[in-house]
Amino acid sequence: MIRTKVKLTYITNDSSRKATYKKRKKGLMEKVSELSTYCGIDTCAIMRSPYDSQPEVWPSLLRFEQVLSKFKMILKMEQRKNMVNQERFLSQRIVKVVEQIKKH
Amino acid sequence: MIRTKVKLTYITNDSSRKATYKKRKKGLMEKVSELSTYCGIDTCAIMRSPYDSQPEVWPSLLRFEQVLSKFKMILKMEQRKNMVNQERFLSQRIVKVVEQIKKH
DNA sequence: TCCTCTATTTTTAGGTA
DNA sequence: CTACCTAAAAATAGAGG
Repeated sequence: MIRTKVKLTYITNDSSRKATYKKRKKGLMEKVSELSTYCGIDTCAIMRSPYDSQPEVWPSLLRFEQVLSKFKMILKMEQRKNMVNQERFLSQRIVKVVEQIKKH
Repeated sequence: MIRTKVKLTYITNDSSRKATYKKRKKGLMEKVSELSTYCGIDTCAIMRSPYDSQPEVWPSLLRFEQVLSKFKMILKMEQRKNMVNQERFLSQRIVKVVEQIKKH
């Protein structure tokens, strides 16, 4: 009856693994939903498994696609901004080096 | 000193919200990683926030892209299979109806 | 198989350094 | 701001129907 602390390894027993998957899927989806509420942010999640006939999606397949594509867009924008910043940094360095050279 | 049960609403206090975000981000990433180990499945997660300079990715940006594109491919395949199944179902229905008609 | 129960572990909100 | 602490809440492994 005593519940032992489980080791973090693959669950070989089929039914245990399925039970754990179902419980943790529920838990994970709840966490995703809570984070959205607590922090006022867009979140989405999608999971499929041999144990479910349909993929589990939060909050909806449409929102999933929307959140993900917005996310990708922002990542690209940020990368571009980073590159611009690096370019600016580099050109400032060049200006400084050129000034150094002129002094001598 | 008594900790009250928190309501599931947006956290208006900036520093509390940030603290909660950071803690829950860590928790969420751990859950995603655990699910992968326990159930032997591909998982991935990505999060960005005004509180982090870089997006948090699990297990890596490359794996994130790979897992997601594989996921999308599987979803498409399943949709196609469903359509084929529906077509087969419909054509079987038609065969039956035609047989019914022939009998009369 | 699927649900429910519950002891135990795990997470975490709020406090302090 | 960050890091640690801890009581309390929440998640969940395993058992039982």
